[in-house]
Amino acid sequence: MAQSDTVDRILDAAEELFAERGFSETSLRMITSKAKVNLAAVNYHFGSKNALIQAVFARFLTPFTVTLDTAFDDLEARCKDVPPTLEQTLWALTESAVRMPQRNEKGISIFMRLLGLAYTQSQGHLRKFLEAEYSNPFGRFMKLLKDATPDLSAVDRYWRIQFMLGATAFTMSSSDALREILENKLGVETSVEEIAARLVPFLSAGLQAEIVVLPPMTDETFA
Amino acid sequence: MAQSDTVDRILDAAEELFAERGFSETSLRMITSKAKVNLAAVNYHFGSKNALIQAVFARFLTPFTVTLDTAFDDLEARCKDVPPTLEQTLWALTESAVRMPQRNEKGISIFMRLLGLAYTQSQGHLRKFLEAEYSNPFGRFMKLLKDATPDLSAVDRYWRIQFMLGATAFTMSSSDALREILENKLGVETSVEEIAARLVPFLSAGLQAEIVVLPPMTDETFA
DNA sequence: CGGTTGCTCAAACGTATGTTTTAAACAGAC
DNA sequence: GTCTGTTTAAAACATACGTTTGAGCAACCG
Repeated sequence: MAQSDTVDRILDAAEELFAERGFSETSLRMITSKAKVNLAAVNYHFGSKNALIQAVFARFLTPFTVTLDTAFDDLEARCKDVPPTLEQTLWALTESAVRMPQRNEKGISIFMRLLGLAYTQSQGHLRKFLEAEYSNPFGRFMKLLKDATPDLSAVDRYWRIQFMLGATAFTMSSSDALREILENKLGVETSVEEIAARLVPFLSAGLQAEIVVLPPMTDETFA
Repeated sequence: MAQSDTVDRILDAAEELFAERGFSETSLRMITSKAKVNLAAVNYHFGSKNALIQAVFARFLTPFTVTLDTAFDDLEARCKDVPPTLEQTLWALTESAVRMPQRNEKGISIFMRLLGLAYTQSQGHLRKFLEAEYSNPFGRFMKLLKDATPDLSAVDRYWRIQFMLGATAFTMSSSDALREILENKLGVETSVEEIAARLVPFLSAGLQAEIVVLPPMTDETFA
């Protein structure tokens, strides 16, 4: 190995193992043995395990946010005055994720799973890192969502966005396993693109559901 | 302390710590020192850490499934011939969760968080345990969902149920953090009951969204 | 050529973990 | 009173972890 493809091999192995098992459950020794590099290489190149986790995220998140930013530019250019619709915004996001150059066939699945983990596993350092580095494109997405759902209150919108993120991250993070189950059970093959195509209408309908009047949790609620 | 409230003190402490930090991130020493019992007591009473995790789940899941089963009985009794609607089914589930007798004020939050963790943190032993012990009530819920959405194809329903589970598990597994963010940002306090009340209409609308005609993923899709 | 630099390697370090063991106390039941 | 099941205490166990060290190696530069 001429020069350090060691760094990339570590990142590849770490990415895959983190996605499979989570952060705490993945040891540096697993990573380095999968990457076929020396154990000390991680601390030499990245400084610490936490820094490696952040590097894994930076490697796919930075190009993604660039793609996403131009997708939003295109979208806003097409919709001169009126704000983009909810469906258009969601499709722009989905397209950017699906069309990302992938390192391997599992690319999009790993991508989503890691995003889910970042939310779920409460790694303080990761949350701070992501907030510091990527708050801008995320904020732009939120702004578009806000303009596309003017009838929602801020609180309603906040929660529905969480529901949306949850459905997406969860489904995509285990989409390989889910696809397999479906194939065995119903004999149907499904691509990630098709899952996305089913997901967008679901999310769109959920986001635009009729607003409930709180508090609804009385005995009559269940009658 | 006359006889073994040691077991309950261990379960209480473990439940709370697991919900706060996850399974791998919680050590037996944290649990025993919080419970103010001896370290060896865990292995004496439960045999292993994994067995303790399963015991924590069994303690709240068993009464919950009993409650849920009677809730489904009531529901089907009220709807003599016609199958219960989607909203009714979802509310029956939500009601059973919210109305569960709680050990303390954090009860329902911990309950949800643990369920989310069970899905998210891929603890092999836990998944097997839950499948072996609680597959029946889950199957009944699926049957009700199927009867409530007769217009959906099996494939569409399959994916939309995944989306639904994802939104729920994901939101609930980090609901404390999400609640905090919302409180800091908008100065609004939200109870778990209110989250559930917002979630049900979202899921219901998503499940009943118009069915898309595949394949929609052409360049024109994004135009 | 000598010296510096970037990198790899095996080995060790210190710490934390789950688990086990020993002993001694304590309770209630027969 | 004795026995049985609990509980505590303290210590040790073996293992795994993230991190550090120092020697070695190759390439590059003056």
